Amino acid sequence: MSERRSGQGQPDKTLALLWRNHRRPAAEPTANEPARQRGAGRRPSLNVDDVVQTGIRLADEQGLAAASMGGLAKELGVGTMTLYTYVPSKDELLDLMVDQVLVERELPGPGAPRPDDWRAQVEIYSQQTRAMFQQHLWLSQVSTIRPPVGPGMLAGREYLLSAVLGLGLTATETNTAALAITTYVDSAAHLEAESRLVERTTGQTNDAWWFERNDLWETYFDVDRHPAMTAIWHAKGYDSTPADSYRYGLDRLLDGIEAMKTL
Amino acid sequence: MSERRSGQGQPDKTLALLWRNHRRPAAEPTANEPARQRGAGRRPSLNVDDVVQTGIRLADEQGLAAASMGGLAKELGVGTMTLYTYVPSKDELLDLMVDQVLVERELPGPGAPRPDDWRAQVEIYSQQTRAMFQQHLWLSQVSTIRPPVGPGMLAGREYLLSAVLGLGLTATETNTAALAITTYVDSAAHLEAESRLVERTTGQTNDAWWFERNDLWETYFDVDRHPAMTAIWHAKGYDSTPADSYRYGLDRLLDGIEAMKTL
DNA sequence: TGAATTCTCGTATACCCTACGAGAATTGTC
DNA sequence: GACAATTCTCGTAGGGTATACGAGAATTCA
Repeated sequence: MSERRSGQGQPDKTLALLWRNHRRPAAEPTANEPARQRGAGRRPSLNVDDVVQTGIRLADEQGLAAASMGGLAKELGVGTMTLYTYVPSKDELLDLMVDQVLVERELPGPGAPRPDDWRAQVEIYSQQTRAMFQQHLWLSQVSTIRPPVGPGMLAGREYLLSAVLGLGLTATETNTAALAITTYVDSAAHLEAESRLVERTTGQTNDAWWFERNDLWETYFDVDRHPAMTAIWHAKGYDSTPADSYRYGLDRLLDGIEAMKTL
Repeated sequence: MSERRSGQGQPDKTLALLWRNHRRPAAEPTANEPARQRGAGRRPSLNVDDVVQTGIRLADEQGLAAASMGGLAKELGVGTMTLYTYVPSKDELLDLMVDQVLVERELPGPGAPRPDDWRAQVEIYSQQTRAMFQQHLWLSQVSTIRPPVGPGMLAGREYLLSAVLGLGLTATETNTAALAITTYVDSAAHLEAESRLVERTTGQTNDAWWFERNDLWETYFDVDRHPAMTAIWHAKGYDSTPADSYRYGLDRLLDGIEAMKTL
């Protein structure tokens, strides 16, 4: 791990890049596109979107490692250092890639039609988020502890907050509940993607991996030290899938939140 | 990220290493320690525990990157390649480091005294897990999608299962609920550690990071496209800490699980 | 004493990101 | 038409990573 996110130099520049395609009414020209059509200087052969989209495509198809600055440049037919004309660093490029796939996640915006039931609204968030991770498995390799504060991330926060607002809790509790839900959903989607990514890159299913470790039970597992596991095993409690567990946990979390409404 | 866990060559050998200090009654000698005292050949200058403990110490003190094979060898006063006598690869060493800190997490074993209340038992798991991540921030940089199947990991699973068993749900539901709880707790502990790690390595607090991005609100944020965020903001709903949110979410999840008991 | 065994570790390979600075392309001005 | 100003292009170099290979050193037993 290359100690990602060690601090982007100029936040203002990063913000301008993230919001390059979302100008507010009556705003100045953004950083994408030629911008100032006039002016001296060599014409650029690419634009920021080219670099970001190619990065996403390479990472989707061949893994995040393929989206190295060198690999990306080769794919685009330019020298490696040329990319630094469009993007300040690899870290910022990753931010742009992440926010782009967040933008493409289809969540109803304010005013757009949506289910009445707040749980059904949360369900949309859950499904879209998991689908996004499945389509871009490399998301599970990118830290978003300091997320790209771009249009995609804000749209996600906005949607989930608006869903939980329907419950009529206090403002603080609404925010807190929304954070708890994103923690659960995003983390589970993250784990699902990571799991599939490992299966793909190793060429070995999780079942096969566990089978290879059969010796664990025969040689090392001590029944006396693990009575609960043994009990669950004998009661055939180990046949549920990760998806079942995810569903169950999310439903129980929403149950618990909903129960606060009446108090 | 160096595409970790691309598959360890020999699962049997890995298991022997993980369980090197936990022999079952009447088992053969393990892989640690000189083992067969007699026999020809040069005497080893280290043992597996030396390597693992030094790896943990270095990662704790100077970050996971400092626990490279080269850095570790220098710390131990040997050549880099010498380490490969004790550990098959960097990946396996990471497995050993992870399981070691899992072993050191203090959870009551079977038969040991523990609270009567199942929620209090879960609380112990939560606190110990978070403390473990805080003490070994590098855990947040290591994928455990294919966990080290050693004594530490099994002890954790055993404890949480035993706590949930006290609720009297079906075997399948007990297992499912325990998985949901670990997903939530482990993920949140992971995120907490990652957050602190980023603060440490960048030398910048999260508050300072957000402050640097103040332009977001002034220049790019569009109130019309984010009515829910705006409403929460005006109602002063943004003053809760991540710890509050974690607490709230865990309590609601346990509420929801407990409510299944009576149905 | 010599064979067998085991541990030690230098070298070499193939990646990664990016600072630096020289060169190429384009426009506007005189 | 020449030249300055500007902007994009990109080769080189440096410091980092894990580990395959194989020669050499140390130790014990016959």
